[in-house]
Amino acid sequence: MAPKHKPPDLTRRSPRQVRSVQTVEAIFEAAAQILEAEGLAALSTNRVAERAGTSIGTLYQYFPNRDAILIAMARRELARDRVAMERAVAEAWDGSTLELARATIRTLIRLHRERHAVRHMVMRVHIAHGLGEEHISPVQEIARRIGTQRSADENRTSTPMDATRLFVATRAVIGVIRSAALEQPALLDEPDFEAEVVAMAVYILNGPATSPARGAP
Amino acid sequence: MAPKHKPPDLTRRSPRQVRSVQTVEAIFEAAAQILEAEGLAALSTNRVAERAGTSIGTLYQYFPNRDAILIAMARRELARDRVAMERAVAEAWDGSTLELARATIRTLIRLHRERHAVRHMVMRVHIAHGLGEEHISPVQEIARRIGTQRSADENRTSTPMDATRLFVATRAVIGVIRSAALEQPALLDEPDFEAEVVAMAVYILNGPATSPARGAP
Amino acid sequence: MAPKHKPPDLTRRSPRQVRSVQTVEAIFEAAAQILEAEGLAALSTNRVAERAGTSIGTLYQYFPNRDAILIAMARRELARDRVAMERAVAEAWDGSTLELARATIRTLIRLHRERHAVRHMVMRVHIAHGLGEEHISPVQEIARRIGTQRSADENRTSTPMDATRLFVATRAVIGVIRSAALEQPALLDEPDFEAEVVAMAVYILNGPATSPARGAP
Amino acid sequence: MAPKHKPPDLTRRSPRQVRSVQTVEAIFEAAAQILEAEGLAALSTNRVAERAGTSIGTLYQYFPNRDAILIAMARRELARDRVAMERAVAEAWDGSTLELARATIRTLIRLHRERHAVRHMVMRVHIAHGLGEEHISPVQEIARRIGTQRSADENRTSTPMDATRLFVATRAVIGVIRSAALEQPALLDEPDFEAEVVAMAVYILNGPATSPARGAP
DNA sequence: GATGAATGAGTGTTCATTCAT
DNA sequence: GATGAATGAACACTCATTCAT
Repeated sequence: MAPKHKPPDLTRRSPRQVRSVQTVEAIFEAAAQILEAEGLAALSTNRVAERAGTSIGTLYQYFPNRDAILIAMARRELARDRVAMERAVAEAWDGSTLELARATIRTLIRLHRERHAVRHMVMRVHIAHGLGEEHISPVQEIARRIGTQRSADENRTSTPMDATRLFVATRAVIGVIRSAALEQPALLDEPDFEAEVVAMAVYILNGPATSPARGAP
Repeated sequence: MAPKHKPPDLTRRSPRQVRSVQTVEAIFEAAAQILEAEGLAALSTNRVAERAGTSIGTLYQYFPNRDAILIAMARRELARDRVAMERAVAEAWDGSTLELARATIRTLIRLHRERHAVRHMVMRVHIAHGLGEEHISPVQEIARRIGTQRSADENRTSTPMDATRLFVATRAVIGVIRSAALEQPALLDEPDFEAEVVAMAVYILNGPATSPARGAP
Repeated sequence: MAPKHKPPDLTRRSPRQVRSVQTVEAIFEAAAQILEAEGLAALSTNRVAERAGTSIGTLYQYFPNRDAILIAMARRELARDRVAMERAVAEAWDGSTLELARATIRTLIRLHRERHAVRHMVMRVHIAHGLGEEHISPVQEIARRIGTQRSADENRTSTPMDATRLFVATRAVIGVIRSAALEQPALLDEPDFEAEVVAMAVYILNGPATSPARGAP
Repeated sequence: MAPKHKPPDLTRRSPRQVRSVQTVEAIFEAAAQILEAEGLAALSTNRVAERAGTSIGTLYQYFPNRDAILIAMARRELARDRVAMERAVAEAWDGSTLELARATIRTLIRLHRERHAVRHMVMRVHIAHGLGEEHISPVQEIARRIGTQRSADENRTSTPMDATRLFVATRAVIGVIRSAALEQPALLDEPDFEAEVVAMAVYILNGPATSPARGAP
C-alpha cells in the first residue's frame, strides 16, 4: 500500500482543453467501474486505460503513476463532500442545534449511499499516502462549529467543547455511517438509523442535559 | 481485494512437531513486522519466508497462499480478543451497567493499543475474504447482553434494545477506538477518552434518562 | 496434461505492426528450437522469450499462457498441411485412384519429414486441450472423398465405404508415417516405404479385388 | 520430457520382503489413479506417496526419482503384454495364418481396452527416456514369425517378408488400435473393427493374392 | 499529443529431492 | 526402515512504466 517509488508530482498536465477534461473524466469513470466490480487489486493502469478508451501512454500523460489516479479521485470526492456539507450547514444554520446536526448527518449519510465501496477504497489509498489530514476536516470543522461557536452564540449551558469530545463525536458518527454502508447498506435508508445517529451526535456534543427525546422526527 | 478463486482450504499441514510450531510462529511474527514497517502491499510470501528464516517451500507447507497467513493471524487475534472480552465481562458482570461498559471498553482500548496497524490490515484482508461475520460478534454479543439481558434482569426502565440501536452503539464505539488507534494513538492512553466513549456507549444503550454525569470516574 | 482451468482466449493482441509480426515469428521459431533440442518439459515461457530475443512481458502480450504458443503453432502447421493436401488432391484428382492415393500419401510423408519431433509435441498439446477435432479432418476428409465420392463417380464395383473402414484406413496410414518419422526417419525417403503404404491404403479403401500388384511404381 | 538430471539407476532396492512388495504395489496403483484422473502433469511424487499411504521418504527408497516410477510401470505393463501375446501366439500357432493374426490382434485390442490412458502416458515417458527399443519388440517379433517363419514352413507363395513391410504392418496395426483407444474406445468392442484390422494385417503380411474375403468371421 | 509495443523486476506458487529425527 | 519437515531452484504470469513511432 505504501508507495514503492518516489512520489514526485501527483499531477502532470492540468487539462485545459476540452478533450483533456473528457479524457480525465473517462479515466476516473473507468477506474471507479473497475474498483466497484472487481476491487482494488484488479485496478491496473492498463485496464483503466483500456476501459477509458485511451492508450496507456495518454493515461500517463495525465497521471504520473497508478496511485495518482486514486488520489485525484479521493480529492475530487472530498471536494464534493465539502461543498455538500457546507451547503447543508449553511441552510440549517439558523435552526436549532438538533436541526443542524440532522442536516449535517443526513448529508453525510447521503454521501455514503452511492458507490460507497469505491469511496472506501479510494480513501484508503489516499490515507495510505499520508494524506489523511485532507480527510477529516469537513466533518470535524462542522462539528467544531456546531459544538463551540453555536453554544457561544446562543449562550447555552452546554459543556464547553474540548478536543477529545470533538474527536469522539466525529469519529463515532463517521464510524457508524461507514460501517452501515459497508455492512448493512439498507440501514442508510431507514429514518430510525438517522435518528439514532443524530441523537448520539447531539448528546455527545451538547452533553446529557440537552439531549433530545428518543425517536423525535 | 476480493478473492478471485474459491478459497479451497485455509490450512495445510497442522503442525505437530515442536519445530513446526516454531516455524509457524516465526512466519506470523515476520508477517507482522513487514506489515508494520511497510504495509500490506510489501507483504510478499518470499519476504515473509526470508524474514522468518525459513524457506518459501516451508511456508507453503503451512499456508496454501498468501492471504491464508493473514487470515490465520486475524483469527488468532480475534480469538485473543474474545478471551479478553469474555474475561472482562465476567469480572464486571455483577457491577453496574456503567462499570460493565467501562470494563468492556477499557479492554477494547487496550486491545487496540499494540500493533493496531497490523491488526487493521490483517482484519481488512479477513473481511475482504467474506469472513466478516467471524468479526463483530464478540463486541456485538456483549453489547446485546448489556443492553437486553441486563435491563430485563434488573427491570430497569430503559428503552428496549432494537437492532438499529445495537448496531449504532457497537459501531460507534469500535469506530472511535479504531480511529483513535489510527490517527491519534496517544488518545488511547487518556482517561478522558475512555470516559467519553463509555458515556457515549451507556447513553446509546440505555437512553438519555439513565446516562451518567459527564466526567464521572 | 488436461487443462485445469477453462481456456478463455487463445489469442491476445493480434499483431498489426510489422514489428509485432516479427516478434511472434521469433517466438514460434524459439519454441520450435527448444522443443527440438530439449523436449516439451524444457519449454518454459522464460526460455522461449529469452531465445526469441524478446522480454517475457512481450511474449505474454501475444499469448495468454504457455500452451497458447503451442496451440498456435499446431494450428499453423495444420493449416499448412491442409493447403498442401488440398493441392495434392486437386492435382491428382483426374488420375486413377492409385495415383490419387499416392499423391496424398506422398504429401503426407513429405509433411512429416521436417521437424517431425516438434510437430509431434505441438500436436500432442493441441489434442490434450480437446482440440483434436481440428486435427484429423484433412486426411480423413480426403480419404472419404477417395473412398466414397470417387467410387460413385466411376461406378466401380468396390465395397462401399463405412465409418469403421474409413477409421482404420486413415489411422493406419497416419500411424505408420508417424512411427516412421519417430523411429526410423530414413524410411520416409525410401520409395519402397511409400509403395507399401500406398498399397495398404488402396487395399483397405477399395477392397481386395482392386488392390494393385505389389511394388508397382 | 527429457530427463533433467542424470539418470543414475532406475531401481534402488529390489523388494524382497512382503511389506516392500505391498508398498511398491501401492505406489503403482496410486500413480495409475492419479494419471487416470488428472493426467501426467498432476503426478507429483508427494501426491503419489500420500495416495499410496506412505511417506515420500519411503517412496524415495524404492524409486530414485519421479520418472523411475513411470518407467517401472511401463516395464511391468510391457512384460504383461509380452506374456499375453506369447500365450495367444502359442495357442493359435497350429491354425491358419488368418487365425494366428486374429488371435494376435484380438489380444492386442484387449490389452488396450483397460486403462489405455494410463498405458499411453506411462509409455510416453518410457519412450522419452530413450527406452523405446524395449517397446515394439513383442508385436514386431510375432509379426516377423508370422510373416517369415510360417511362410517358409508352409511353403506358401507369398512375397518374402522384408523389413519395410514388417515395419508397415506392425505400425499400422498398433497405430490403428492406439488411435481407437484414444479417440473412439467403443470401436475396440466391435467385431467389425477387429475384422478390418485383421484383414489389413494379413493383406500386408501375405500380399494381395492370399488376402481373405472381407468380413469373413 | 497520442499511441501501443516493449520491458523486466517481481509475484505467488510448485515439487523433486534431502536428511535429521 | 520409515517419517515428514525443510529446501530452493524454477515456473507461469502480471503490471507499472518507458519510449520509438
